[in-house]
Amino acid sequence: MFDFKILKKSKKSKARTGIIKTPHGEIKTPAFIPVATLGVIKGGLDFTDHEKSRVQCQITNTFHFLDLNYADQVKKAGGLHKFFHFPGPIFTDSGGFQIFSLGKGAEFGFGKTGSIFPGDDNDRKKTSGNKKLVKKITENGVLFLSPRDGRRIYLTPHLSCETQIKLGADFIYLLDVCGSPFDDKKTAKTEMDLSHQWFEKFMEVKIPKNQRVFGIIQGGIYRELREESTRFVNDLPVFGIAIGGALGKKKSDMYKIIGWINKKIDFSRPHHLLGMGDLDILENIIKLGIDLFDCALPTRIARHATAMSARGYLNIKKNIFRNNFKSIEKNCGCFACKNYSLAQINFLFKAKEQLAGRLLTIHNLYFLENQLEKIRKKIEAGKF
RNA sequence: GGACCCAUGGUGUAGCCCGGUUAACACAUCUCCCUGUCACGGAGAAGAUCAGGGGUUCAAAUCCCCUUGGGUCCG
Repeated sequence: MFDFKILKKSKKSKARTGIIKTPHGEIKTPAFIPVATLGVIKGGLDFTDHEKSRVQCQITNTFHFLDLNYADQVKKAGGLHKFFHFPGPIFTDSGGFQIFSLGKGAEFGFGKTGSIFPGDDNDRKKTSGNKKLVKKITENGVLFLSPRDGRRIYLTPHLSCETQIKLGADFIYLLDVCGSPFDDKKTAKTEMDLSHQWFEKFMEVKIPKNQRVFGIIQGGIYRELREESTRFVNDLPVFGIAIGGALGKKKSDMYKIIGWINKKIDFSRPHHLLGMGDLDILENIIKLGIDLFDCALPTRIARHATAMSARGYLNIKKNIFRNNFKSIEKNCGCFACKNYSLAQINFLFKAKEQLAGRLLTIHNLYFLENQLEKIRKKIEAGKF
């Protein structure tokens, strides 16, 4: 039912093309996994839009289903695929990222790569508005306060696993402790050790035959820790291996960290770079052997009026597009580009119509998949 | 013919009665940001000789007079 077949390996880099087979169809890799936190890709897309945006697969979040308390209903309905009319392969993240995003991320107001936030560590001030929603982390689990209603949510490795089984994704993820790029080595080691303990507890649960597990390498920005975690995850009986946690303060740090991992990681399994998906890193991460990557950015910036294009990012709300009756991207075959001009989408954003964000979401996903298809073809042709 | 009201960045307004720090706010504009989604959001910049002129005063968007433009009401 499940298989990862490598079709072509580059001689110039660690890039490869492959096919991941699942009970819900295949994924051509390298592939982008659109984020569908609550089961649907944000921006008002429905299942008829998946074809429009060439979506191959999607990733949903365990924490938010616990927060909403809807995992049982999804199970009764027959799982995420049926509940949300998504026929393709589905991934579910474990909830480990929320330890960062609702914890240190929310508290200090930065992302998992610090690069986006200029200045040194001392510049980091606690943001007043954001409350830390992660109360306690122990070897048994993590105590959250719900961002929705403030109630306590205690997430354990077993609960994460059991919830992911209820949701019924094809690929489920070990519960890890996602750290911050500003953790010192001691903190990063504690987080890594906790993650490893949690992994073992997670694996105690019997996983159904129609699901497979991805392990997650932790260790933050420290080479020694990354190497140790890579060895640990290599030894787990998991289908694929994800690279998680903090990835440095600059994109170059991230490439360096993946480089360390690559010296130890098992290359026969698919590699998933968690949470990164900017246009300018695509080629670099693929050359580092990344087969899967997911990111909130392409769909989020779409809702914030930014379109991905061969010219880079375009803010469609700007007045320069007011009288531009061409499509976003010249030869783009996406639903938005085939039916709407920049001027029309510009108007829809000005008018605050939700259709605007929907159109750009479809475009950005289509554009990304198109870029990936080009790269896959280059790898096949030995030109990458 | 008579009485009254209004005029403040691109737009809409606050401030005026009871003069006193860099004239405030919203939207629009521009820039930057968003990376295993608590987020269709966040940060910042630019932009006004307060209709024009005169007067009172140490000091006027603010008080007084005139002019111009717009509006309302009574004949």
